[in-house]
This record gives sequence, C-alpha cells and structure tokens, in this order.
Amino acid sequence: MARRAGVSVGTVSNVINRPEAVLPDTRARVLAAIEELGYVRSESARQLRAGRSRIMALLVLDMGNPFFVDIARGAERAAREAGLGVMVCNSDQSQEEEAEYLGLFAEQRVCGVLVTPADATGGNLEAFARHRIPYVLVDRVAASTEHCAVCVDDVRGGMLAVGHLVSAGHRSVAYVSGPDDLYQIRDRRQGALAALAEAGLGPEALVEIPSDRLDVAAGRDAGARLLGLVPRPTAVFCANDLLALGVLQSLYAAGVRVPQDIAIVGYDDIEFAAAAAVPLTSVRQPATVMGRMAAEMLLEEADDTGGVHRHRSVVLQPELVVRASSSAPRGPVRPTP
Amino acid sequence: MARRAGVSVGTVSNVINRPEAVLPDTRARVLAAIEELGYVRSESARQLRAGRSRIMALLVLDMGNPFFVDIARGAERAAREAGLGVMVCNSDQSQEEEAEYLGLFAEQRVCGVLVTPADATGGNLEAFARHRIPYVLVDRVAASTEHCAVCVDDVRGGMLAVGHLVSAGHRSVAYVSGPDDLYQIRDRRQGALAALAEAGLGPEALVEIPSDRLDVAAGRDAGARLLGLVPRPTAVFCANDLLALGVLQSLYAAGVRVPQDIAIVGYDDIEFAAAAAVPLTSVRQPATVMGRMAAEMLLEEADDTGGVHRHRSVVLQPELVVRASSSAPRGPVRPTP
DNA sequence: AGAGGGGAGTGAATTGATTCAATCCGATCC
DNA sequence: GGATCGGATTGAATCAATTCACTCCCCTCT
Repeated sequence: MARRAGVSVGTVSNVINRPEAVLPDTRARVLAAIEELGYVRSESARQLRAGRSRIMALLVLDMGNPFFVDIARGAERAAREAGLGVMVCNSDQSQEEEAEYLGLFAEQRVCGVLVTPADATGGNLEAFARHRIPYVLVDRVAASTEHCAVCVDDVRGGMLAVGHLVSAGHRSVAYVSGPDDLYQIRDRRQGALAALAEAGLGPEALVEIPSDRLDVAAGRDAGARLLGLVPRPTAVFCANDLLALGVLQSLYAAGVRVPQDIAIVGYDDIEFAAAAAVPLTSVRQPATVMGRMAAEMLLEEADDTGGVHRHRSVVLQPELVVRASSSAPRGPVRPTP
Repeated sequence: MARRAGVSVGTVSNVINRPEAVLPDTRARVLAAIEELGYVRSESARQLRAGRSRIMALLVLDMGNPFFVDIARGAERAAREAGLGVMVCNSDQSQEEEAEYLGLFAEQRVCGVLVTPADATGGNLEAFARHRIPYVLVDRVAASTEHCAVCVDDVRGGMLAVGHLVSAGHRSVAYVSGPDDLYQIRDRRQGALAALAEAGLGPEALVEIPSDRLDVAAGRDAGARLLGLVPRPTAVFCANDLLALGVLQSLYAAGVRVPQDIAIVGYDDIEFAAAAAVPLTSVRQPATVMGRMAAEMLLEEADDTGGVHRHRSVVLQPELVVRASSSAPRGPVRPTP
C-alpha cells in the first residue's frame, strides 16, 4: 500500500482531503512520500464509495457542427469551474447511438447528462430516468416536468428568418429541412409558416426540400434539387448553416447569383457563416450561454441534497443577423491600388 | 444487494460475462431480476478491480477547429469498435490545461491517451509517463522511443503550399504563423523556406506575420497587418484554414481581390475551406485516418500483455488541393436565365 | 494528582464487480 | 454400491479510497 510509505493509513486521505486536520509535520512527510512514489489517487475507488463520478456527460447530435462545439465549450467551462470533467459524445442523430451512450453513462455513474435528444419519442430518456441520474435537455423544450431544459425559441427563429425574406418581397420560399424527428426542424418550419401567414401567404408558399442529414454535403444535394424546381423559389431558408453553406456552394457552382437570383438564410450563425462565399444571413443562437446554463442547472440538481432543486425550463431568444446572402449586394469590389 | 433478487452472488457476474457457463434456467431468472430492478453494473467497481477504465482520452489543441473534430471522429469510431468510450478534451494550446487534463486522466486510470501536445518541452508528457498509461502522440512526430506517434509530414506540407505559390510566380510570401511552441508551425515554416530556397529565393522572401491564436479572429487580425506591409507580399501561406478564412475576410472587407491581388493558401483542408468566400487552396491532411490509426495503435499497446508491442511512428503524407484562392480566377459568374 | 477535554492519528467497515478455490450434486464407471 | 468426474454454483478475498468510532497522549483545570 502506497500509504505505508509514509507511516499511516486513512491519514493519507486526510492529507489530501482535509489537510488542515493534519499536523504540518505529518502532512509534509506524507506529501513527500506521495511525490516520491508518484502516487495518484484512484477515481474509481472514490467513485465506488461516493456512488457517482465527477464526470458530466454531454451527448450532442453532431460534433461536426460548430454550433454544438460552442455548446460544448460553454458546458465545459462551467463544469471545470466546478472541478468536473466533461465527456463529449456524439449521437450522430441516431436513436441507437443515443441509447448506447446513455447506457454507457449509466454504467459510468456520471454525475449528470446534458443531452440534445435524437429520439423524438423520448423513449430513450424515459428509460434512462430509472437510473436516477439527473439530466438536462439542451436545445429542446422540456419534455416532462422531471428534468430541466434550456432551449432557444425555434418557432421565433423560423419567423425571424422567413419574416425577413417575406418583407424583402419574396413570395415563395424553399425550406431545406431535416429529419422530422427533430423538434428543431418542426419548430422552425412552424415559424416559417407563421411568418408567411402573417403576410397573407398560405402554406403552399413554403416549398420543402427534405434532407436526412444536416451537413454541408446534404446542403449541396438540396441545392441541386432546388435548382430543378419549377417554378423556382426566390429564397431559401435552411434549417442550419451547414446546409446553407452546401446550398450556397451548389448555387455558386451552377452560376446562380446570391442574393440576386436566390436569397439564402441559414440558422445557428456559426463562425463560418460570416466567412462564406457570400456572407450568410443567419439566425444566431446563444450556444455558449446555452451550454453554460445547462451545465449550471445540472450541477445545481446534482449537488442538491435537500430536495431544494426545482426543475426549470429556460427559453432563450434567437437573433437575426443579416448579411449579404439575403440583402442587396454591395457595389462591385473596389480594387486596391 | 441487487444480486440477491435472483438467488445467488457471483453467478450474476457469470450471467453477464460468461453466459454460456450458466444454466439457461438460472440465467433467465437472473436476467429477469436484472430487468426488473433496472440493474446496471457499476463501471467504477469493475475499474477498481481491473485497474483501469474502458475509456480512452483524447486531448486536442482546439475543439473549435474542424481538423481536430475529424481526428476525434476517426478515433471515436475505432474506439467504439473496440467497445471503449472516448473522452474528448481541449487543452486550448495551454500547457497548464494540458497538465491538468493529464492529471485528470491519471486519476481516471483511462486505458490510454491520444494527445496533440501543447507543451513543446515535452515536460508534461514526461511526467505523465510515470503512470504507465500508454499514450500516442497525434499530429506530432514521436518525441522519444517510449510511445507511438502518428503525424503528417508538415515540412512537406509547407513545401507543397509555398512551392505551389512560387511556381505561380510569387516572389514574396507572407506566412501567417502561430505560437512557435508548436512543431506544426515550425515545420510548416521550414517547408516554406525550403520551397523558396529551391526557387533560389532567400529567407527574406518569407515575411512572417506572427499570431498567438490559430482561429478565425486571429486570421482577421493577421489580415489587417498584412495589408499594412510595405512592400506587400503577393501571396499568403496560413498555418491553418481558420487563419486563412480570417485573412480572407479581412482582405475581402478591404476590397483586396483574391487571388488577383493576393493569393491565399491554407492548411488542413477543413470542410469549410471549400465553402469560403473564395474557395480556399489548402493542404489536406488525412485527419480521420490519423485519428483512427492513433486509436488503433493505442489499443494495440493497451491490450498488449505479452510485451509484444513495439512502438511505431507513422508519418502520413499531405496533399495539396488547389482552389480559386490561389489560381487564375474563373470567368465572371454567368447569370442563369 | 486525578479527571476531563481535545487534537492527532488509527484501522475496520464499506462500496460493487470480479475471480478462484471450494462445494455440491447428479451421472457415469468399475 | 462406492468412487470418480465434471458442470453448476457459491462465497470469501481483492481492488483503493473514504468515513467514523475509537485510541492515545498531552495539556489544563480543579
């Protein structure tokens, strides 16, 4: 036993956890032994005793989407301030992967889970709830009163996006969507329809271009399909910026001018939206804030011993960021001397 | 004890780990009890006994860089095939963060670590080696014979990039670099200088624009500084694509045409490089492959009981992808009818 | 001087899964 | 019928840290 190196047993524990309760003399001796032996206390053992680990899990839909990376950043910062580690995992929008990861988290006895659900039925999480491990929904309204949630008002986001297009005179808007399992997709559509209705336009003014993935490649594909539409919509609202970037690439390759021929609005306002071929108008979501809030709520719940915690549901507001892809183009680029 | 629910003790363990060694009858009874009680075996307990966990750590320089996300993807896939979880962490190029995370990994007794070192001195990893936890360097040549490594030939990458610019007639190239602690930065510079030398140009042909961060914002800043240079280089080689995108934005905002006035070459060939304002020429790195190989080498080392494992160092080759940012511009965009 | 108090340190119990030597039991063999 | 064999099952030991009731010892107060 490494502790023998010093002289004692559970005193080592005191040196590490309550140094003030140990004489400076003894403490120094133990610390020296620790240093000499390169001793590192085993988390597994503490965990076993404590019943849960000091790791928080974050399960996102797509690690390749900078939006989720921002969420992870916010969550990670909050977690580290509390001395916890974060395990970031990727469900890839698959219910099976999600279920598998949730099982892994239960085995690990993580202290809590932040999750962007891929499973619209909520079955995975319902099953997970048995384990009494706290979890917080991220980027999704609360599905029950049994947990906290932080999300962004996606209906409003859809309204902002399409409202902007409608007020610029567009009368037919394509919606490059995604799997209908995802609330985000449905809510944004609903917002889009609401914006059209407000301008006296019916649901036929929204031409849906479905897509099963939500990445740049899927966007390119959707762009190609958009070009084949007759009559062709004069504007596109994309369910996220990755799709929008793909659509933009497609249009660009086909020689269609943005925004003159077709206007584009994306969603998320990822960093790369501003750096796109045509800087992208997008609906900004406070991703980092969302990640941080979710983590803080989770910590509050996890640390709650006296049953003081009350589940909350926070809805943040999105913000429209208008750039070139949906507004009158600036004049021709001025060459520098 | 949950196991009592059935009737036995360590038989539960057999049901789970060696089902064939248990009578179907008993097995069914135990499984029923497991189901009924919602039992999930505790990883902490197994870990404690096994001495190490079933989690692999991945410590990258910047989660916000899609290049590292691709590495993570490759590693994660390989790890999951072996039934392991991956804990992705972000050192943010900070030696302190790196040290802190390595400490965390040691406490967790992770089965191995994949790391893109932030600490050029190698001190952090040297200290970490005491714990006898295998680790593999990713995107960095082996620093000693005590570990495996997978990297990409950055000198060659720098040569490809600048060689391409030189052969297009450029005689003065800016190098938007990063912290000199990073081997990647140094090697790419060395490659750039070699390419210039090959064309009979001295080191003064490479104008360095230093930068401490490697993100889009730092790129915008570098772009501003580039514009102030007299005489102004006719081409820029950026140490990564994020910087390049930032530079591009800066130039674009100032009305400088790319590639006519200034050509740009990036590094990494992230997905967004192709979708940039001017599609970016870049040096492609096999990130996913690198992540996968690193994970596989780590698994081989971790699973090696008989001392069969020999440390290896794999060097992959980069590839130049030429796009508009460094080549003659295509004709004016053709409007569609 | 003896009792009482308190700070320092001890070590057994606890946590849950795994492992392994030991036990049990039915069946086969001599 | 007794011995032997082997598959099924058991339960104690193990892993490392934490916790807590307990011991020790020294100091102070009466």
